[in-house]
Amino acid sequence: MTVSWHDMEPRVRKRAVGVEQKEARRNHILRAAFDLLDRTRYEDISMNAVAREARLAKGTLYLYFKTKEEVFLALATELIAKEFNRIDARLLDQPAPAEIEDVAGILTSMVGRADRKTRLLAILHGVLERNVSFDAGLAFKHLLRRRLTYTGLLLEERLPFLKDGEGVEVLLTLHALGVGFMQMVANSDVGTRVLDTPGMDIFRISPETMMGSAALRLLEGMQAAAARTPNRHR
Amino acid sequence: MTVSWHDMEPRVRKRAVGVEQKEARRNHILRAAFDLLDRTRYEDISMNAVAREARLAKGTLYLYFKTKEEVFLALATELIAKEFNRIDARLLDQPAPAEIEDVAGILTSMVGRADRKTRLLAILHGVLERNVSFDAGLAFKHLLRRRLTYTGLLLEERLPFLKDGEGVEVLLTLHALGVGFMQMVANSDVGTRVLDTPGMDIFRISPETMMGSAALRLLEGMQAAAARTPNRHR
Amino acid sequence: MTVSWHDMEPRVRKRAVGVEQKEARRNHILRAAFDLLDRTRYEDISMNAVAREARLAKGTLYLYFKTKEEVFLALATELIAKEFNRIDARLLDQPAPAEIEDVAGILTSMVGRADRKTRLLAILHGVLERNVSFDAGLAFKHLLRRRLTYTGLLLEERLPFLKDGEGVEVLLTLHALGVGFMQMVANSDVGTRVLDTPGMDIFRISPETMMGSAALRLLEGMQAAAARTPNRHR
Amino acid sequence: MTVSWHDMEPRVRKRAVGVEQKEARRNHILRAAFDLLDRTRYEDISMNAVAREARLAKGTLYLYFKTKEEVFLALATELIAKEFNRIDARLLDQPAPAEIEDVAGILTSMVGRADRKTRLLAILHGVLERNVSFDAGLAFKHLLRRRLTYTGLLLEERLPFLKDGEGVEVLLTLHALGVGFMQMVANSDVGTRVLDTPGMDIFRISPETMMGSAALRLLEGMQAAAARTPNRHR
DNA sequence: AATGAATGAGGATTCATTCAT
DNA sequence: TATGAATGAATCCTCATTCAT
Repeated sequence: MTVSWHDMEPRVRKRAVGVEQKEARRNHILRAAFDLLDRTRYEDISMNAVAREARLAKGTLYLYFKTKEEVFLALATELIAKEFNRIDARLLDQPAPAEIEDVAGILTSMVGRADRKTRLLAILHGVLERNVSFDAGLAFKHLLRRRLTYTGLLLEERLPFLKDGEGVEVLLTLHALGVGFMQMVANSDVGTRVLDTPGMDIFRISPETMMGSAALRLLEGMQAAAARTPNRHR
Repeated sequence: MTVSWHDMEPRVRKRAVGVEQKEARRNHILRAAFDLLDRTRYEDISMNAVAREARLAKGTLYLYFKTKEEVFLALATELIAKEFNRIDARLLDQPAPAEIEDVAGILTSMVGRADRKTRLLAILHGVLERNVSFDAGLAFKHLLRRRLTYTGLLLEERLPFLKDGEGVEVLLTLHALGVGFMQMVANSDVGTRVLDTPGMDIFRISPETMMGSAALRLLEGMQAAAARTPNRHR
Repeated sequence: MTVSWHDMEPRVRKRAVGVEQKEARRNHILRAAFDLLDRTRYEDISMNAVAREARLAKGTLYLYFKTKEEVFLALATELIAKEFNRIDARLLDQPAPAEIEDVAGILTSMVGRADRKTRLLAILHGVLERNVSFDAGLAFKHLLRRRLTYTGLLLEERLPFLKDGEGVEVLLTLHALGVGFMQMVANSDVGTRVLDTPGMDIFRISPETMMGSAALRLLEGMQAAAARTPNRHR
Repeated sequence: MTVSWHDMEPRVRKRAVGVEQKEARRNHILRAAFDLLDRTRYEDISMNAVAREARLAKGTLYLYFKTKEEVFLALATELIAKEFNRIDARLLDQPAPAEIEDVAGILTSMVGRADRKTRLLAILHGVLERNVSFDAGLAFKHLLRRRLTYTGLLLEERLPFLKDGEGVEVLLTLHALGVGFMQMVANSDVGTRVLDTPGMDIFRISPETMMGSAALRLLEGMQAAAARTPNRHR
């Protein structure tokens, strides 16, 4: 019988006293959930597994989160905030007007990676919306709206050919694109074996590449459309 | 104990005898699963529920499908085939350089609807790939590849600015887009109530509209790109 | 809807905390399984029934045992260990050489009882060997081998006419005999009623009596055989 | 996809008219069950499997047997009758005081084989006694009693040292022995792998050999006992 | 007599959540 | 605060038996 390094790890047993330590423990749990998402699909992640990963007792999780879904909603909240911070910073670095390719590159980096982050976003809508309190759901959507609106405006500043509201539209569209590509990536045993079959290359898509080119084309298309019917409000 | 109207309904007791009637019953089951998809999210659909919806006994389902997953794989297969038929027919109706708007409209109709059909496609990759036999998975992907390739070529004929392989790429991209938008549509109680909150209009997206405009812009972008670097093979 | 006395009983709600109490609870479960074996045949014992008998929730059983089979494997392990302890002690009490009748009596008490213990042994081989991990199966057989070998040697010391290895052979043979007799004992309603029919006395065997006489005759036979061809190694 | 020879076989579709043909079909079913017993353990044999093996519809089985258990009870009845016929014939061939070794050999051949026949006998008592009508159970036990009594007397004639009733006792004991040894033979995957582990040779018993020697020793023991306290009734 | 589609009770097992310690 | 034992509803699936054809 082998002993994995997990068994060697000391339990987190210290009590979290004070706001600061409790915040740290909360983040510790989120980090554990995040790491699991790397290796496991959402439906296969049990609270037991999260607890084990976090080296905490199952019950402890429920001291920090009301339900399993709220764990992942909180995780999504954090990730999205960070992501927007990153994108906003990079957009602010750009001149106005900016090169369309540069903006496309920045946006693509947002959801263009086939990683756990995108995996989480992919399941957010739909899966997360159950067993989540109205307040938690509302708070999340509010955050999302605020950030989307702000970044959308930033976008419209850097790409003047965008009409009012098209900044947000671009963001939503690229988000949808990222989520959609994620779903198409094989995760299962059978799926992988099928993709290894000759002729199936068509499905061995690189989400990054396709996202990148699609984002660029989309922006170019909007630019071309704008050239034909310019925004009257500007 | 309350008695729902379900308990009042007479069971389907007629026996499916002969290939034809068995085919019909099989379709009846698929239809039930399809209808449930309208009101329920995939993970929440139990075989029990499908049976109830179909007014059949649980065991009967297993006479027609080996596992729960194969039910939905079969459903997806049917829907996809029909969808491609529809699109192919409409594309064939188009002249050989066709109007970009017309093509965009046709393609949008494919995955642009926020209905159960798209919902199913959205979960196909990932969820369906487990508990499905290798053969069933392979057969499904083969069908998909065949249809994608063919329709992709059709597309390249109608839109000559598309380079080799870009037809399929467009289809995959729009599929991803449709799937992504679907995920963003609220399904749950909480989700709906949140969206009814003031200020949340931003999320009350109409997938159809957004898909339509995104598809058009995407194609226009590709056209513009092609104008700059024409396909050498043509 | 009727309410059985079961529903009246208070659930076991106390928590088993600490190694000692958990060991106790584990034994409590085994005891419940053991008791059920008295009234029910193995295949008819569901985990549900074990849980009810133990006044525990179904899920609790799975905290202590991975599968249904491991419950009964554990039970068998315990019983066999105890049984061998008892026999070994009594054999050690005997002089060497011992009276053949005394040894037969000791051995008969091992598997000669038509009780649940023997019933369990009767199903061990075959039924238990599925859904049991390789390690668990191996561990069990190792235990059995160790005890058999030791007790076999003890036997050869007490009965010097036994040749090398015949001690174990005697044990295996008597085990088989006990198991076989168990099978012949009626358990069911119909079986019992049939045996109550006139003329069926022949089948109203007393396993204890038959085992006792068979064991004695077997040993006597071996003694007689040894008298003809003595063990060269001694 | 490969096609096994089974698929090639023509279905048995002819209607069985008349007593004779119905008897033949009944035997056909029993034969199928018997063959399955060779490859599968009793609990894993479904009526579906029997029907498939017999190339009949499931429902047809129920025209000939009321329950699954009655199928195997009937099978046991046939096999036991044949077995007794064989033994009786061989015993009648023996001179009136016969050699003890010869008789032991004859009896051992009865249940000493690790084949499906013994496998069936091993499960008879206990498994078969449920879901069997009182009449069927009674009929079976009557048959058994009649044959046992007769063969027991035959035995007492050939081995004059046997006291009244000991013939039947010997038969029952050897039956128990055979059944018990059968149980000890590994059937499962895990069981087989465990037995292939070093040191487990002890369990790799050959039922035939052990039965043979045990039967002989038993009879010798009875002879020795008889020499000490002769049967007063003879 | 034969068929095989339909039934539905019943099985083992999982897991989010609760709560006594 | 933290723990993890206990819960029990829910899941997918099997299979002996029935019965319309």
